[in-house]
Amino acid sequence: MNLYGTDLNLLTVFDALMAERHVTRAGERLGLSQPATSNALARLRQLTRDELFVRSGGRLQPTPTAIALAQQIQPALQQIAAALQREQPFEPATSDRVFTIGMTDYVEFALLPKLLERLQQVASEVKLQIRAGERSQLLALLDSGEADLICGLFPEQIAWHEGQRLFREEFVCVCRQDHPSIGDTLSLEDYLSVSHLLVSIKGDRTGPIDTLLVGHLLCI
DNA sequence: AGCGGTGTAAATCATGGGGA
DNA sequence: TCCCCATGATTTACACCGCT
Repeated sequence: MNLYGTDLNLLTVFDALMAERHVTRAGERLGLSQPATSNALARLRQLTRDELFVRSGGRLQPTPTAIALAQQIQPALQQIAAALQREQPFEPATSDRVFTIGMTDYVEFALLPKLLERLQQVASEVKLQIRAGERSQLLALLDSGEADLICGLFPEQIAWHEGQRLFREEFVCVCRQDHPSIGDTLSLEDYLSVSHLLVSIKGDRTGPIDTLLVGHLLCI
């Protein structure tokens, strides 16, 4: 395919439409009017020979083709943005940028005090805006551009996100000394042999620990 | 090289149609 | 009825070409 005759700005429109699922708001994000965005969508449809977005439940829903395209286009746009930003390197000591970080409440507790201490040392003018939420909400914040980065437990890799392990965590079991089912040490068998109370944020028994225990739990 | 005419693409404005 | 998307008319920006 010859890219010379292709308007690559359409890719940013596509990216905004994927994030907003709304022509007007996608246009606002890009500084375009709603008709201009609608027109760009029409050209995207012509270019890809696919509807890309169909109206459903009052919102635009991406077609399978659009979802597949997004997985390739979004990392490409991130690479282009990173390449262009090299001209203006980030200087922590002088920057007064406001970073928006999405965190789960646990990560907030575990990470934020150390992060603030470190920022005070190397980037005292940088400000943080913390957005709390559970996993899917944080991913949506990242996709929509409302968060610069998110911190939490994300077991599966998503094609257009870059990830980095910050730390490993261990869980500790505490029980009374005379617990009838457990001796001096706690084996996996001991742990699984007792009844469990499941705390599931979404109420659907999801999450890595919930999944591991789903065959052994006692729901209340 | 600079200027002006022309065509095309994309923008805005105004408005209509569909769905909740 | 209101909101949202699509579309037609018009305007604007830009590339291309020919002329001086």
